[in-house]
Amino acid sequence: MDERQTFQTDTLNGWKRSHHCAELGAEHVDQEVCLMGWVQYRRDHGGLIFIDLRDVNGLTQVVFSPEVAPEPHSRAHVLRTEYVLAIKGTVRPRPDDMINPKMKTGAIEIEVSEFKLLNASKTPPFVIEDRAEVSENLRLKYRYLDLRRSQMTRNLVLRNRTAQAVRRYLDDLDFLEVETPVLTKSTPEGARDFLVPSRVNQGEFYALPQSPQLFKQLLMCGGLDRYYQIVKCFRDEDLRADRQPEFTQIDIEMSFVEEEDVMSMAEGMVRRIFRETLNKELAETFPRMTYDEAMERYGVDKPDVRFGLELKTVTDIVRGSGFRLFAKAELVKGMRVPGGSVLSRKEIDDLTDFVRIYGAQGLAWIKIKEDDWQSPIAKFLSEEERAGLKEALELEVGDIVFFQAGAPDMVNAALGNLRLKLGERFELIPADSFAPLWVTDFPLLEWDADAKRYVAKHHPFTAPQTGHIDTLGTEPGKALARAYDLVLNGSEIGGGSIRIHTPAMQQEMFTALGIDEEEARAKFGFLLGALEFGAPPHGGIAFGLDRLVMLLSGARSIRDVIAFPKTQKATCLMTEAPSRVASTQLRELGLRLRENVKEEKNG
RNA sequence: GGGGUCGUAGUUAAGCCGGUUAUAACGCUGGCCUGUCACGCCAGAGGCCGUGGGUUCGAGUCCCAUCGGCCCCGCCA
Repeated sequence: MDERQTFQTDTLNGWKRSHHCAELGAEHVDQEVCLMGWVQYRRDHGGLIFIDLRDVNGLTQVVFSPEVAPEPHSRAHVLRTEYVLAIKGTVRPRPDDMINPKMKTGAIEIEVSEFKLLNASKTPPFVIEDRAEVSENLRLKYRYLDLRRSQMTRNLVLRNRTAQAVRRYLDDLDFLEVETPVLTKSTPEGARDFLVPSRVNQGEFYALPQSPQLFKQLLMCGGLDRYYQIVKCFRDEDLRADRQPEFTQIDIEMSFVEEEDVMSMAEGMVRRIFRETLNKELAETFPRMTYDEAMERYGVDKPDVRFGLELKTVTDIVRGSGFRLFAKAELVKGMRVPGGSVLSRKEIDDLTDFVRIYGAQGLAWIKIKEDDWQSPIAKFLSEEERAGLKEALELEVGDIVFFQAGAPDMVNAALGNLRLKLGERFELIPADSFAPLWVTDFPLLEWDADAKRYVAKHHPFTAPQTGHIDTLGTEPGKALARAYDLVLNGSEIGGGSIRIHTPAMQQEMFTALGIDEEEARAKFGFLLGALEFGAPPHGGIAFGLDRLVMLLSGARSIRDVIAFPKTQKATCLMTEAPSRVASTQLRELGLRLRENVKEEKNG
């Protein structure tokens, strides 16, 4: 054990903090203050000792002087990084030539008259500084130290401000915050559930909610009119930089509304969040784009509209081309990159490797040069095709144009992601800009190739657009949903819909999904029952709080806006969860692990 | 389930084509220092090179496996 930890420490014993560290300034000069916090830096000159004291909101320099207070000064030599102090002293102005302009409190310092050592600290495994580059596994293992860094503290403060802005906004509009169950029923549509075994009902399981979707609809059936909840949701799927197995949703539902009502409410909420967190004003109404248009122009359903590089379909132009790959492809799209002919062969090779991730076989390209087109495929293109491409893609000298041909999903994924990559490469994305966008008119259903059936794109309670229920039987892929997503800078931050509120339409929907009445009753009987007793028309939306705060803070990872996040393998490095449990616990639940079953058989 | 990448003092990294005692910076410990502010100066300690196999006279370095962090594909209604 660290010898330093055996130091005598003090209790507060009546001392009260008078200020936070970073709030002191010239206006406090000559005041007696009491600060409490951690030793950020110590500069022990043998004579004077300077300590930068840190608390949740910043730093203040405190000075131990042998003349002013000999006893505290002699005790202060033992102070080290991250020791916890309470100090009493007087705010003094610093001499003009000793003002530190880099520090918020650089014009003053505290002349210490007495101090208490509240706790010692081992040498921390990494320096508590924003500029420290520490591996993430170490940060996560010692998360309580990582959170002391001001960047992490700022992120959590921003998260709180966001949540408070949401609460104020929705409260002003008479929304009611209602808690919904965390132990609930597994609904095997959609994401994989986290399951919780029931001790009282052995062999049966609760599921943790993927979202409170059904409960918020039932609250509308319960006549509560307007509901919201800032709520944890759980999905047992693989993680990403912007995905955690447990995440927080701003969940909202309203009765007697249509799309416009929900969307304008949501716009107001996002505007208020931006005003109260970043002091930024967003437009009164957000631009809108249909799903089809987003896929056509950007290749994705969550386009980043802060920059151009749009995609163009050129299938018809190259239909009879000598380039067979183009001629026979179901879809051919091109993306013009103005000035892109500066890309080197090496860079283009790297981009080719990049699009292979999305299933592309290769990457066709043409550099538009002064005299000719430079391209591996130019020789296959007729004069007519060249003219057609030049006109359609508005090609100019100095451009490069990339093509992708094949199945629409692949073409859009490859070019859509290439677009984002090139947007960064050519620095086309303006810093500090926020471009919200509604994406509307989503397909109601999508084909699930594995299950060989149509599944709900959103969820099976999303209402079809007027008239589109009729085509469900004949052309299921064509029906549109009354659904809308809110996209911000290429991230989906919210999504919602108007729900089905009559039993007849809900039944039609289940039929289209291949769910028979018996199955529907077993899985969603409680919702169907509620619809039968006069459910009001209703709809809502849910926002991903973590992603929203990520965008507001500029964090590169969702983990940086969550106090105690999981690693990519869904473990917590600090608590070492998940972990094995005692066999008695398993027995109480009526569970046996497969490995134990094997042992029992063998032994 | 798959692809990529990283793992070397407490930390962050360097370590060439396999070859003597594995470097550096910061941190840490001790000493000196009354105006520093990422203080400075002097001295010192600190290593199972993720782990396990293999190739070799010899492995931090090459090969295989495995564990862990990160990024991505699939997946995420």
